[in-house]
Amino acid sequence: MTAIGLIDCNNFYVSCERAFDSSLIGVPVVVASNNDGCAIARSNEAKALGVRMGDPIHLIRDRLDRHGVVVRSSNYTLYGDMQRRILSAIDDFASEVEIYSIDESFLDLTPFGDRDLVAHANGMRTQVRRWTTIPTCVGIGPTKTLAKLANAAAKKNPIFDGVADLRDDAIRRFVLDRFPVGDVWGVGRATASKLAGLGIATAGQLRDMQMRQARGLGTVVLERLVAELRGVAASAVDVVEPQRKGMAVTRSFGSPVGDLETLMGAVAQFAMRAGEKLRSHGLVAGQLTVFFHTNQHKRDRPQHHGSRRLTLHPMTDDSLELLAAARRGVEAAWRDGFAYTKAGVMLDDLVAAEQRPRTLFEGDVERRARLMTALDEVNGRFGRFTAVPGTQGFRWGWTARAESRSPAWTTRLADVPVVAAG
DNA sequence: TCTGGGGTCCTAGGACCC
DNA sequence: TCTGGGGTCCTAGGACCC
Repeated sequence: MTAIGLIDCNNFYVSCERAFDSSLIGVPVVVASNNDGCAIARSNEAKALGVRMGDPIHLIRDRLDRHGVVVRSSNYTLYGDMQRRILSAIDDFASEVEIYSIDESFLDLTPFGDRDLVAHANGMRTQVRRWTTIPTCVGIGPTKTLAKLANAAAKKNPIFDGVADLRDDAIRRFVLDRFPVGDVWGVGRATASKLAGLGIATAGQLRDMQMRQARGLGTVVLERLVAELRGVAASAVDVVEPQRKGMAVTRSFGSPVGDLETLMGAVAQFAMRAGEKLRSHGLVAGQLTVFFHTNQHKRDRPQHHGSRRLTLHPMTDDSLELLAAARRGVEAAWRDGFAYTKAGVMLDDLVAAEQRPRTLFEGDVERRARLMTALDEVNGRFGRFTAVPGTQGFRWGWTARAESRSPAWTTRLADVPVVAAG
């Protein structure tokens, strides 16, 4: 019998912050998104105070202050490095690992299926905790959807003590009949409200829905979901990283930008970063989209959404080409007299660099590739944007807010914690 | 006057995820 | 003053082809 596990870190970003700062343990903690905009991770204490996922920090500021909630800016370098450590701790406990997100992985546990999988999962949790201090929960089921659901149950219901195994029919029925349909993986707000119209409120009721009706209501996606709830796999644990289709570098500004020069500086930086990302994945792009827009939350203000899509021919991973295209796009879409609050550069039509179609008049590709390699090396060693092209500009006229970012505890030598000797 | 029956490709937009 | 930054998949509809 197929056994799929899902290991998920509890309050991952908060747990990472706590790993290196014990003053955060036992107190309510919130980690804010880029720009310190929204709450994207909350400790259990913060959840108990009613802080919800995605709450705008500025709207709940009073409540946070009143209860002494500590707010940390997000520190993705730290979280990425912690993920790497967690994955190595998991390694011995699964035959296949599919990294689903920064804090979750699907595991193929089928080869261990004749053992007590709950004990096996607990062994894994102990190893992760010992190596990284990060607490986790594990869900087990015959399909990914059920493993996800088991994980949520393990988190929510103390009866499971951190590990829920839904391979047993009776336990599965018990859990599904009490599980809100809106919390099922793949059921969002829109689908949940349509289901409510049919009187479907629990995962158990969704499982029992007619397949045809499911398809009519929510396309093949919902139909597959119903199958998975019945224990019929629609998706397997997949180790190979899928070929990426697009990538984006976008940011909100700390304060609105109204002049072309400042916006250009920001977009130039995004284009350079996008080039770095492309090269680090060994890809080239065939299309670049640049956009910038005003604050869409302020309906009473003048609104403008500027965007241009440019074809990159030949396909490229050259930051200077991306930069030039992005600048052309901004110039074409620019309109004076607006307060822009967000901009970005997106790349599409991604292809592995070695499969890049060659064109007749490419210029000195080799030389430019060496330049890009040198650029990546300098910036990798001395910090991002140490070396930049003159056209990117030397001063940034924009900043993002990050008022309380933790140090790069594990990835920057100067920030490594020191244990005082005698 | 009559106004088929297939295809493909592309884009925009919706819905969902973490 | 102040509302993240990434991604994926699916469908409908238009343009175009024979």
